[in-house]
Amino acid sequence: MFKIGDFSKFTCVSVKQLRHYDEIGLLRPRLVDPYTSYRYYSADQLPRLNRILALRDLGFGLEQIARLLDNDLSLEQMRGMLKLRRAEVEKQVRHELARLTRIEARLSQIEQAEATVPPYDVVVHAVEAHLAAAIRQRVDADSDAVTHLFEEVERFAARHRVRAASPPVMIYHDAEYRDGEQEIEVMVPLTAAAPGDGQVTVRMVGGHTAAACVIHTGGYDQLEMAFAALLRWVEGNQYTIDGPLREVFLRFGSSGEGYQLPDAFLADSTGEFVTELQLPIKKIDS
Amino acid sequence: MFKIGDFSKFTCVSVKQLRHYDEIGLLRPRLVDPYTSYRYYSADQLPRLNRILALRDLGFGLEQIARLLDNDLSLEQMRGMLKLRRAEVEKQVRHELARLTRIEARLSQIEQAEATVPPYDVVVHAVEAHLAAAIRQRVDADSDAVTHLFEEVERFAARHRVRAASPPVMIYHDAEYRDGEQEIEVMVPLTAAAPGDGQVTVRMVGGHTAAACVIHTGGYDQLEMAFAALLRWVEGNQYTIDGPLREVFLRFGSSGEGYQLPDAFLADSTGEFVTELQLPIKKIDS
DNA sequence: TTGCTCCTCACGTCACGTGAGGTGGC
DNA sequence: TTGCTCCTCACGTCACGTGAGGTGGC
Repeated sequence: MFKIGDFSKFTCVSVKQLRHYDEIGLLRPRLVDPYTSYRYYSADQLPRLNRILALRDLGFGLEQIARLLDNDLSLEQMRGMLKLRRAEVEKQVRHELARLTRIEARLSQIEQAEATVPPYDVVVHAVEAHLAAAIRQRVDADSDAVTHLFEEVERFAARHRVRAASPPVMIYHDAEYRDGEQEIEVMVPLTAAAPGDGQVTVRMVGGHTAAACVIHTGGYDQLEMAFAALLRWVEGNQYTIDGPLREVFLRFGSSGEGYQLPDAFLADSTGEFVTELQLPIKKIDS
Repeated sequence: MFKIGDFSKFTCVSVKQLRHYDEIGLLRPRLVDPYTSYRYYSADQLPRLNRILALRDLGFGLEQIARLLDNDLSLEQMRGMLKLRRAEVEKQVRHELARLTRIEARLSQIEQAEATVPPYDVVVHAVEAHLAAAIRQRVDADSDAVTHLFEEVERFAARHRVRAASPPVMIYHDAEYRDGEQEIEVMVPLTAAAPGDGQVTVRMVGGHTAAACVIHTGGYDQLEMAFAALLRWVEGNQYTIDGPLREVFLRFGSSGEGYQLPDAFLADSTGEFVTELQLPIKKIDS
C-alpha cells in the first residue's frame, strides 16, 4: 500500500490527478483511512491506472474511459471504439493541416509586398437560401443601369409590402469577372412571395454551405482588389470555386436602406460604402 | 446599424458569441441603447469582426487577438506571431499523428490473436534519477543469486539507516534480454549517501526523460510476455531503445518492503507480485 | 518542536452554449 | 394581445492546477 505521494511519484501521475480520478470514481484508492481521510493505493491498482493513462493518451475522455473499463466490453466493441476514435483524430489532423495552410498563406501574403495594400481578412461562412425579387440581365456592371435595376426591384418589394430586413444582393452569373457587359442578377430579399411581373421575378435563391467572404470598405472602383485577395486566398488554401460570385450591399448610402433603424440611430449614415463579396467554394478532393 | 440578431445572421456569428466579444471588449457594439440595453452594430465593424474570425481560425486566443488588433503591430511582429503559431500547430499535428499511430498499434494488436493474452497497457513516463546502493554482477537473472544480491543491498541500506521508501530496482546492462548469464545490477534507493564497501557501491543512478513502461502482475516466469509486448509497442510507435531495461519491484512478498505501511494497512499483502518494466526510449528522427 | 505530507473546499481555465426569468417593439 | 427579439444573470463544459487554511505522523 502506498500513500498518494509515493504512488504519484513512481507513476508520474500528479496527486491532484489521482484525487480527481478518485472523485469521479475512475480509480478509487484501495483504502481510505476513516480518521484521517488519507488515501492508500495498492500495487494491484497499477494495471488499471496504466489502462486509464493509455486510453487517455489515445484521446478518450475520462467518462468514456470509465465506461470502457467497467463494462469490459467485447473485442469487437473495443475495435469499434478505436475505429471511431481514429476517424476523429484523422479529422482533427486534417483540420490542423488546413489551419497550417492558412497560416502559410498569411505569411506569404506578408512576404509579398501586398501587405502594403489594405489587408483583407477572408472568412468562410455559409450563405443562406432566401426568397428574393430579382432581375437578371446582361449589362455593364459598372454602369448606372445596375442602379436602375435595383430601384426597380425595391419598388416592386415596397409595392407588395414584402421587403425583408436584409441587404440587397447582386450575383455575377458569368464565370469571369468584370469585362464590360456581363450577366448579372440584382435582387432584394422578401419576407413572403408575391406574383412576379414582366421585369421582376420572384424566386428562391439557393444557399451555399461554404463561401469565402471578404468585407470591402469604400468605393466600388476598388472592389477588384478585394476580389483579387479573395481569389488568391481560395487558391492558396486548396479550395475551388463552387458557384457565382455574390455582392452584398451592407451599406450603400441612406436611400433604400429599409432594414436600417430610425434616424436616431443612423450614427454611421455618413460612412463609406460597405460591401461583402461572397464566393462559394468547396474543398479540392472531397 | 443592425440589431444583434441581424448582425448575427449575415455574419454567421452567434448572438451569444457577439455578446461575449462585447463583454471582453473585443468588439463593442457601435451603440448601446441606454434604456433597453439593446446592442446596435454598424457595417463599419464588419472588417474588425472578420479580422477577429480570421485570426481565431488560425488558432489564436481571444485575448491574444485583442492585443493583435489594438496594438496594431508592425509587419515584422505579425510575422513573428504567425511563425510562432505555425510552430505550435506543427507540434499539434505531430502529436495527433503520434496518437494515430498508437491507435493503429492498438487496433492491430486486436486484429492479431495476441488480444487473447492478458493485455498490457504501455505508458510513457519519465524515470527519475536517484541515489542507490547497488551491486553489479554477471549472473543468471533467473537464479537465486539475484535474491541474495538484493538481500545484501537491503542489509547495507538498513545498516546505514538510509533506505528510501521506494521499491528496489534491477537493471539489465546487456543489450539482449535473458539468455542465461548476463550483466545485471540490483539496487535499492537511498535517502542519503553512505560509504560503499567491497561489494556494495553507492551511486547516482541516471534518470530518463522517457521510458515505455508496462505493469506485469504475477510470477516472473511470464515477464517475458510483458517484455515482448513492450518491444512490439516501441517498434510499432516509431521509437528506438535509449537505455538499459529496468525492472521495478513494486510488490514482491512481505519481506523487505520497508516502504510499506504497518500491518493494519497490508490488506493486499497476499496478492500477486507486481513488477514494472521500464525501457528508456526516444523518438526516431529527433 | 519543526518540516513534511496529507486533507477539504473553492476558484480559475477557455470560448462560449443553454436555460431561466423578464422586458420592449410591432 | 400575441409572438418575436432582446436583455441580464447564473450555471455547465473538461481535466485538472493553484492556492487557502488546517491537520496528522515522524
